[in-house]
Amino acid sequence: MNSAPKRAVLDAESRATGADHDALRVWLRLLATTHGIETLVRGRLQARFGTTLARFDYLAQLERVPEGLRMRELSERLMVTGGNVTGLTDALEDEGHVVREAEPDDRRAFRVRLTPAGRRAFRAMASEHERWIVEVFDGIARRDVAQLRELLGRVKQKVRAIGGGRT
Amino acid sequence: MNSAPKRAVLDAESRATGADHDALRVWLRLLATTHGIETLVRGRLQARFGTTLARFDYLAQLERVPEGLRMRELSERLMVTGGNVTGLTDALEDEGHVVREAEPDDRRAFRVRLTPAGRRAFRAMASEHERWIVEVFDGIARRDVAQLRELLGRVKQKVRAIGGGRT
DNA sequence: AATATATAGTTGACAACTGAACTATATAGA
DNA sequence: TCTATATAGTTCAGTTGTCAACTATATATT
Repeated sequence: MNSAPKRAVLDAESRATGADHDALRVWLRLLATTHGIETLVRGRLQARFGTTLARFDYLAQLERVPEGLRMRELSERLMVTGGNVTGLTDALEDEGHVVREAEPDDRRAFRVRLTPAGRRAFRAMASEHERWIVEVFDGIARRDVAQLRELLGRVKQKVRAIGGGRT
Repeated sequence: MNSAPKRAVLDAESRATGADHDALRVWLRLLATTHGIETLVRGRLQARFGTTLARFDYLAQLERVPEGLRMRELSERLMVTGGNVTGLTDALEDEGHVVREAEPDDRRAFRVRLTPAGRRAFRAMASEHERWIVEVFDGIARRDVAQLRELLGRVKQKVRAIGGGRT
């Protein structure tokens, strides 16, 4: 009848039991946090601009580099495989947001560049996107944000050292 | 000739320019860090056990709950959509790791439960998995790990408050 | 030059996800 | 009871992503 304590919704992260190791707990929280932000951003990107997170990230990389980037570089920066970049590039090229240009010195390679339309589209999205992210870290003191960044930096370094087994 | 400074590899995160807002920078680092750990774990899970991260996470949720879970609950805990859970459940059921059992009180629902084989398989993976995660946070002081967890907790809360717009 | 090996990108098969539409069953109200 | 609405799962189409095999071009060795 009454009861229904509701909102006792437990997500993946908050369920770690006391027995779990500390490392496991941070990791789960790290995952949950990242996932939450990604979901938020993905939803808004779709709702406001009808686009996807992957494409937004792709354009964001290109926007910083007027000369364009090679597929390989995009793959590294976006932290995805080459095959994936091929697909995204095809899609964005169809949409008229980027172009593949021949690379004179290396006939195997392309230089991908933002079109004016692509740049316009990206800029429109970027400012809103930044506001969303700022909103997420809003209530948190600058010092704490810096601290968070520093701690994450250490973890990232470690991960790189461990599995960064090149290739 | 010589030069080849090498290793000047820049990833998505380290490329945030000074002009970028603090929030954007933490967010990029958060993303890069999570992505790095995921890649590490996914690779090892595949290499050592021929399984995937998604399936491992799924089993991990079930393992904590001997009575089993409803599809809906799995979907919430895994932070994925129902459609996805249907697919994963089909796959894991085929592999003999889980079973769908009828729910007496509600004929729309199932209770998914780990099979003995599923439990065995999971436990074998879990202990290794935990070692990998512990390794990642290894050089970091307990206090700092706790601090990281606390900071992430705040961010997570905020995200939930913002976009947690239910449903 | 001839051969070996590395690198840039593409392809294809497949896993993981989302979102929306759909089926079936529950539940609340008139 | 009849009807409206909510909830549990499934299905389907489409995007993102991986991995391994493959083509083409570069580069290094002998």
